[in-house]
Amino acid sequence: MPFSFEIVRKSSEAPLARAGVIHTPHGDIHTPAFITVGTKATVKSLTGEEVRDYVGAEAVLANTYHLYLQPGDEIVKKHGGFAKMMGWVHGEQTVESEQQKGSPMPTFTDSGGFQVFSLGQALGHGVSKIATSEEISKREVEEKKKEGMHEKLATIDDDGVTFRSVIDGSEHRFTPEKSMQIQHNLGADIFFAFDECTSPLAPREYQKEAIDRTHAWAKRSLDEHKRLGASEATGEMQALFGVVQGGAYEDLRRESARTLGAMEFDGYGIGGSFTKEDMGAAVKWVCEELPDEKPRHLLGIGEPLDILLAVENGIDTFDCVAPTRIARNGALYTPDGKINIFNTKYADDMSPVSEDETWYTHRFTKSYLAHLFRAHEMTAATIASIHNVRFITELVKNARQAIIDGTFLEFKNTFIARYYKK
RNA sequence: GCGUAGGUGGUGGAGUGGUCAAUCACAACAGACUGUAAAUCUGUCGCCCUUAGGGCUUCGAAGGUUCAAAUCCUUCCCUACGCA
Repeated sequence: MPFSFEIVRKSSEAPLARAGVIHTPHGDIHTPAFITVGTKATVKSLTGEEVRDYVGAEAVLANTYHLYLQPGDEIVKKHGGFAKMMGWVHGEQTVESEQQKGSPMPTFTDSGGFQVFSLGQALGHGVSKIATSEEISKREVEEKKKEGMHEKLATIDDDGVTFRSVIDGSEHRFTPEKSMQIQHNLGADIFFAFDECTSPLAPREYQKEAIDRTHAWAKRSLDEHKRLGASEATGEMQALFGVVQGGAYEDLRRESARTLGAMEFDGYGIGGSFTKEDMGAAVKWVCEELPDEKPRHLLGIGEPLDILLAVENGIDTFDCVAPTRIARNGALYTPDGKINIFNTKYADDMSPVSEDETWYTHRFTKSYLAHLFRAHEMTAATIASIHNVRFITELVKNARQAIIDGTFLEFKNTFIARYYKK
C-alpha cells in the first residue's frame, strides 16, 4: 500500500485535534502516535522485538547524520534498510497476513538538520529542545564570555552545511540533496526534508533568514526526492515531510507553514527549539495554517504535558529521546509524576515498576529495579526504557481513544491533575 | 618474643610542622535530562548556625615539644608480613 493519511475522527472539543491513521507500505500508524527514537538504528538498550511486543510501538525513527557517519548509509542499504537491520519487523501481534511476518515495520528518518543545530549553534551553550525564558536571558549574558570557548562542529551556508564528525573529527558536508540520498539508502517509509533548526537565542532577523533557507532547502529536498524515485528495496515511493521553522515568532511560523503547506509534501514536521511557555502556541499557529488532510509530526517532543498540549493543537505524531534517556539515568514516568528510582525510599519498595498488570514491567518491583541501577546492571536500562516508552506510547494511544470518544479534554485534565499534583 | 611496614572521614587511599575539616576515587544523598556527541552531567557529602561567612570537634589512645601537630618526641593498644 502506498503512503496515505486518513482522518478517522476530529475532536468535538478541540478544533485542531484529530485521530487518524497513517498508512505506510510497511504497516499502519494509528495517530496520534508516539514514534520511538532509535537514532543509530537501535532503540537504546532494546531489541526490535522488545519495542514491538513490550512497548507496543508502531514506528521507529532513526537519524541520518548518525547512520551516515556510522556504519555508513551504504552498509545500511546492503541490509535492505535500517528496519530490517535492527530487527524492527512484524511479529504475531502486528501482522495482518502470515506473509507479512518478518517484514519491516514502519519507520521514519530525521534529516540531520537537528544535528547541525545541536553540534553547531547550540554546542557549548546548553541550549536544547526546551529552555525556560529565565535560562535564555541568563545565557544571553554569558554568551560573550563563552564566545570561542567551544569550537563549533558545524557551519551553515546557503547551499548546505559543513561539519565535523563527532566520531573522528573528519570533515563532511550535507546539502538537502545529500540528506535525501542518505535517507533513501537508509530506507525509511517517511523522510524529513533537510532543515535548519534555530536557537531561541537567535535574533528575529536570523530566524527570518533561517526559514528562507529552510524553505529553499525544502524545495531542493522535494526535487531530489522525486528524482531518486521509488525505493529499490520496496518498489514504493517513500513519503517526505517538510519541516516548519520560525522560532517563537507567530508571523514567521505562519509564513513557514503556509509556504511549505503549498508544496507537495506528504506531511509536515514542526521543528525548532522552544521555551516551555511558547511551544503550545507555536504548534497552534502552524497547525492552523497547514493543510488539514496531511499528517503533522512534532519533532523532538516530549514530556507528557507537552504531548497533550500538542495533540490538542493538531499534532499527529511525536518523537522524543526523553523516555529512553531519562530511563538510562534512573528516572521513570508514573501516573503520579516522574520519579528517581535512585531515591532511598525505592530501595525497599515492593510495588511494581508499572501499575498496569498487562504491562511487561509489572512483574518487576521498584526495589529490584533500584538494585539493578545501583549495581550498574545493563538490564536496569532495558527495564526502565521499556517502561518509559510504554508509558508515553500508552499516553498518546489513550489520548487518541479519548478524541474518538469525544472525551479528550476530560482525559487531558484528569491526567494532568494526577501527574502534576504535588 | 624479635624485626619490618602500617593505623587518616562509610570504603580505598593522598597528605609527613602552619595555605588541612583534610587532594582524589568509590559509595551515599539529591537534582537535571524534550528531532540522543548522554549507561551522561551537576550539586552535597565531620557537627552546629540562615547564605556570604562564622563557631566547634576530628586523622589508633594517652601524654609531651612548639606561637602552631594528621604531620616531631615518649609510652601504650592494634594490624599485616618476616624470623624464632
